[in-house]
Amino acid sequence: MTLRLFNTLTGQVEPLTPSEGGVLRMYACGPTVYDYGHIGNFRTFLEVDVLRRFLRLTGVPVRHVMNITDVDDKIIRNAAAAGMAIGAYTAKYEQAFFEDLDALKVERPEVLPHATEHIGKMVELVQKLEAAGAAYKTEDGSWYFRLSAFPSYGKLSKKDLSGMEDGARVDVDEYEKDSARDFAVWKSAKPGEMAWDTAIGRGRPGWHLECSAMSMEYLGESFDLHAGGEDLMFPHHENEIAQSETATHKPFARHWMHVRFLLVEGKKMSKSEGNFFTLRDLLLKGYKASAIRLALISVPYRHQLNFTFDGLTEATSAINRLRTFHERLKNTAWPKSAMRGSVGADEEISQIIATAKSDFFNALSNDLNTAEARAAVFEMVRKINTIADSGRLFESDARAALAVLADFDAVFDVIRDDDRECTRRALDWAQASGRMDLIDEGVLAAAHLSDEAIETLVAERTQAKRQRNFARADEIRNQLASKGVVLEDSKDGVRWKRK
RNA sequence: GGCGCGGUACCCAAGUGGUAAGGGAGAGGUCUGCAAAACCUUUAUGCGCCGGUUCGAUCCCGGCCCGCGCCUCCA
Repeated sequence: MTLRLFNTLTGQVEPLTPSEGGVLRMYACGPTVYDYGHIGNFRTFLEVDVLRRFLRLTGVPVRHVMNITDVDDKIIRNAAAAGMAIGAYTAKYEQAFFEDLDALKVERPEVLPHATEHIGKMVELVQKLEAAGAAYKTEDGSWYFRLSAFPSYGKLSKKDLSGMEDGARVDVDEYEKDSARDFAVWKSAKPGEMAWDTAIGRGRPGWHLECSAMSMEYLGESFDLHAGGEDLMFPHHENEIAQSETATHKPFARHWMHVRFLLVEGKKMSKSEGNFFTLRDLLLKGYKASAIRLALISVPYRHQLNFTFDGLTEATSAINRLRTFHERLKNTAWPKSAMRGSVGADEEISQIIATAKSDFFNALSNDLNTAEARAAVFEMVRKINTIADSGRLFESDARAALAVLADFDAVFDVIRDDDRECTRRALDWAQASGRMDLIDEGVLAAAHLSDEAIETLVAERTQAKRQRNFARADEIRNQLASKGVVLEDSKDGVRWKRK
């Protein structure tokens, strides 16, 4: 089963396979750690996570590199405003970033290089460019890439810059550049700014240069896939290509994946619109980490996703359905298959499960169609539930269905329930950092209700029911419901779960 | 203005040249002390609008309307 993925470079859906050594080498642009990540950031990381998980599921090992940009203009500005040293400032937000990735169950890339630890490689790259006549130094000590040195500039974003090479719009601060379109590869430092003393002068790397240097350092001069948010296509990725290919005379990344932006409640997310959310904001409002994960990956990565609170509620319900089904299959004592009498039912059930499995794999193979993959599994859930209700499900069927569910979860990862723990951590963070204002009251109340306290009330209710004291039983049920605990009476006793 | 994406039921959202997946919500039912869960039934003669190609178009082509993205470091 080979993944076919849209390649921005060619504009076509193409097979994505390792070019050598059997390991797929991929690079994804990581965060600039200057603030808490917002859900738009996480959509991109989540989609890349879906990609790497599916590759692994289909037997393709992955070497995934993601940079951490820990020096840039925003970092310098924000750290100064916060009165913190750059290193301490970025460490704080890098840690927060990884906490958020953990909550969303985004797998850790194999390599996580920091920009500040690869200055030497970046300087080397500038020197190579200079030797090739493609980089020049300006009076203030900054270095620029000469766009005219790379004729195929624009091949990724399909931009033809020939007509606008030296347009009227010249940035006053950058009057020294040979051409308005030339971009910085090395920035001279203003007094007091973070800087390195290097062979090309004192300064700090340009953002584009970081990604070129670190991707090639860990993946080689040519590698299989480069991914990022759609906004990075131009100019960031275009610049990476120009620098890298000029320096090496080899093709940079073969395949390019771009994740579309999301909208929030129908509008582009922005602080001024009031629709700007970090992961922590949502967790503290009572939305589950798993629901956020599912909502963000259910729409295929090349489509604009409209992120809404209704969508989050929908995802929560969908996950409950999956988890309930999973519990049912796992915990019911299904009759042994040897006892199966008729052969006809057997065939039908195998067919349902086999179809679900192949539909699931086909959907993801087809440019990561997560919506269709999800549908394949839900169809199986409904049909198997029906068969189970009619008493025709046997142990071997349950096992086979669970195996499909396991494949699904190897990519989607929403069945195992760590939601309470994630919310707990968000609450701890809010308390520690004085952001109590973000916490929803219901979330706090639910967090304070221990499993033991619930068990005690459930036991009392069972006792009341046995004595046919339904008034008391209902009172307890309502009390728990108000704190987000749902009870289900079944033949095998009472089940409870947190909503 | 240049380049690109999209408009599918109440909401979200797949999809195909031959007549509409899936999820959520709603309604009715089975089950239950009542609920919940699960299941069943039900909700687009219809896929932005107008033409064209075709035996046949939601899917192909053209035009129009609407929404969105990128076009100076925002994922």
